[in-house]
Amino acid sequence: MSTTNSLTVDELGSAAQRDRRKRILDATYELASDGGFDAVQMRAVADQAEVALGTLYRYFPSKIHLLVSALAREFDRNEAMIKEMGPIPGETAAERVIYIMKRTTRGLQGDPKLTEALTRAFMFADSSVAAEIHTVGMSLTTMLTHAMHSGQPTEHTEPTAEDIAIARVIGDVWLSALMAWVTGRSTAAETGAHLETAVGLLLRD
Amino acid sequence: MSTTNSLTVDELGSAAQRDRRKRILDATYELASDGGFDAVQMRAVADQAEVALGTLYRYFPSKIHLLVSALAREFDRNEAMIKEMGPIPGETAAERVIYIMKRTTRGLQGDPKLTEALTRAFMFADSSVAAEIHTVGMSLTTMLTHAMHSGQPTEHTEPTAEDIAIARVIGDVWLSALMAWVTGRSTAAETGAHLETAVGLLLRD
DNA sequence: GGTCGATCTAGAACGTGTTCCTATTGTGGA
DNA sequence: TCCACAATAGGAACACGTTCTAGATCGACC
Repeated sequence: MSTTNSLTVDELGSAAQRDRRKRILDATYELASDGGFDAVQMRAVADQAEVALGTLYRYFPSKIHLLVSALAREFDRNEAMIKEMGPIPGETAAERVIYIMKRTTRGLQGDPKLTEALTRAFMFADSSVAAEIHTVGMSLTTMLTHAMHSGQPTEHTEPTAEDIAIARVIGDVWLSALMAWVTGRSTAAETGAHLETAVGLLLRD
Repeated sequence: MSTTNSLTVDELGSAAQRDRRKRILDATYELASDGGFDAVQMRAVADQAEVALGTLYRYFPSKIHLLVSALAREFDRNEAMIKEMGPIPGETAAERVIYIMKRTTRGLQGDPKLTEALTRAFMFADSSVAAEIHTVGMSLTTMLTHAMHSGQPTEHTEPTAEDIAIARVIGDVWLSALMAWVTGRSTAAETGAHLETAVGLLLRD
């Protein structure tokens, strides 16, 4: 397709190529998890993935693309895990949304360096990363609207426009809160509290 | 004070130093306005401000500090302008807040490159820039709570905890929206609409 | 006016993201 | 099997943020 985007799994013909892609993302993940954004150095990623630097750039046109793609993969996995989990606990939409957000946040906060790297990349991305960003955004919105309706009679209807608007606002707040946490401007507890307040303000049924 | 922060105006003894600081911020502003984040190159800033590179780094310990300081100066000016303006038009708090946000947003969108540079820097900042970031955050929160109460009987009382929580959420949404716009992931119209929706959801009196 | 420490200038040097080039390897079609 | 050609390896080269060094200049105090 486009030459400016990261190569997705489906665009890769051979098994060897899919394996290279996986090795690259694994290396990214590990380096990020170890030392955060700064430790994800393109030469180091290439080395660890046993791939030449040029090849790395063929698969992911920039460090940002690389990290955002890694983030997208994590979100996919998270989404799959939640789907497996069955109905989400909580009486009200607010409770269910908070449950999901806290769960996801806790997961991220358990690996601060990784989170720092991924969030940083996400925030720094420009329009050339739009495709990858869109993947992540959809993932998040889906997760939230799903939580709003989980276990309800409305479970299998399309989310309303208002649902989506609310999900987007929550996503915004979450990102800002994550950002503040990642950059050491607020604590994990503050992040959780702020998020909870925001959800409370938005979902008062 | 601390050696890791930008030098503030008050910390600068001589008029020559205050003038250097001003020249640096002016150069930053102009380069950013012209070519955005990438065009604000430290060597270029130093050149244009007629200051040595080392001096530039003495005044602002990094490109991010520099840009966030420039942003803080813009916010100060914006705040002063709004203070001069008298009561803010609008019947409800939501209307007044939207008025202020749109005004500010329009101002920023009138200079896209500058906005891109400043927003980028803000998003990429880490804890070493906490002081500068805090200045900006306070500025924004003050502006919003002021708008909520402007022209009301409550005008001169302290904002409530809920006011501040709401202001923070709006700030978050605004930042995310700005970010999306800056990075070409959404249009100016979408930004405005999204912001309006969020304020509507948060301030339904 | 003279001295001393802080500040400033000029520019070299270094690290890391990114680009580019050449030789080598793998692969699908004749 | 062999050939054309795309993909990869290996590594040099470049750009820009940042650091460092050596000398010039400024300003406060004797």
